[in-house]
Amino acid sequence: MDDHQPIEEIHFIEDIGLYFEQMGLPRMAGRILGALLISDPPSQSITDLGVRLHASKSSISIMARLLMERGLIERVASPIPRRDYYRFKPGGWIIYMRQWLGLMAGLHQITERGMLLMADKPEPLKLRLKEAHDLFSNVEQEFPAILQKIAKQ
Amino acid sequence: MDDHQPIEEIHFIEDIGLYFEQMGLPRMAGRILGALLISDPPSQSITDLGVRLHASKSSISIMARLLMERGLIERVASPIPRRDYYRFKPGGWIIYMRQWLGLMAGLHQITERGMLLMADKPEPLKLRLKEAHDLFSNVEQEFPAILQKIAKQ
DNA sequence: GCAATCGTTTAGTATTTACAAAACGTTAGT
DNA sequence: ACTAACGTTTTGTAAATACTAAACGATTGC
Repeated sequence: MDDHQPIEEIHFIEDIGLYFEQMGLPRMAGRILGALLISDPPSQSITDLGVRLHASKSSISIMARLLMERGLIERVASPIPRRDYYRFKPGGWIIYMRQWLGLMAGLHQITERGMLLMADKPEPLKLRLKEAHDLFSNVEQEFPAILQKIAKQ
Repeated sequence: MDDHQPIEEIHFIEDIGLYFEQMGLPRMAGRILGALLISDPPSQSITDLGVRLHASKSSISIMARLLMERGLIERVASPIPRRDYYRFKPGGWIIYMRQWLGLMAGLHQITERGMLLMADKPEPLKLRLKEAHDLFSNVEQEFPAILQKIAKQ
């Protein structure tokens, strides 16, 4: 049962897991990402990750798919046949942030509908929605460029 | 049991609830926020909200506290004594986004620790962490000003 | 002083969720 | 063809979570 992993690496992996939980994502997904950030061959198979994280293949498989959907990892052509290798995806964090901001920007639509509902009401009552609406319009317009810039910096 | 709420308002409220779920937050919290975005007196008591949302006072109470922690709503001096009134907080969305980006920026620290772990490894292996580290440094430095600007626009 | 009305807190429940174990299909090596 | 090694999918389970109902403390009006 001894797999002589440095304690610091275990902590690093677990901390990213905890971070993921705070962001509303499964801890195991965070652990996988953590492992893929410091793994010595950057590409690791499902089985590799299962061993390293003491987790079942099934949960690794499912969480790896989730990470792919979020754009944080990717499959790579496997050196050994019949094995799927995953690695951290360059630019992954940017993709993830873009998705989140896209969600935010989606509120733009909803607040627009809200403003229609309030059309007949006196002006002060409309203020709340107008504030939200204008903000998300700005987010929608400005952030793509900002992320672009941040990514290249 | 007839409380004659326009169907569009019910939809609006529920849609924000669904949005909250996508963002990893309880649906009821989203419903409360939705209600406070279109309520005719902008300020509503726990009981008011419970009636309007057909929800128990306890969950309203708990979720209202959560929304306050996120900076999205606030308590206001109650016109009627012994009643807590809540309303949408001006600038609330900005505060919420700031919190989220703060969480992101926190990864700056973790990746720094990760880089220490990888100190002895060959350069290509360090690339992943360096990318993340640099990105979050940028986020940490740039975003406060950007949010400031977006808010005032 | 007593009943009524708040909001909070606690206790309880039902749903969801994260995970593991097992079954499965596929491919490669023998 | 048979076995072994993958990853995926399905099924089962334990834990977390969102919610309700009930108990509670505080305050007001009668």
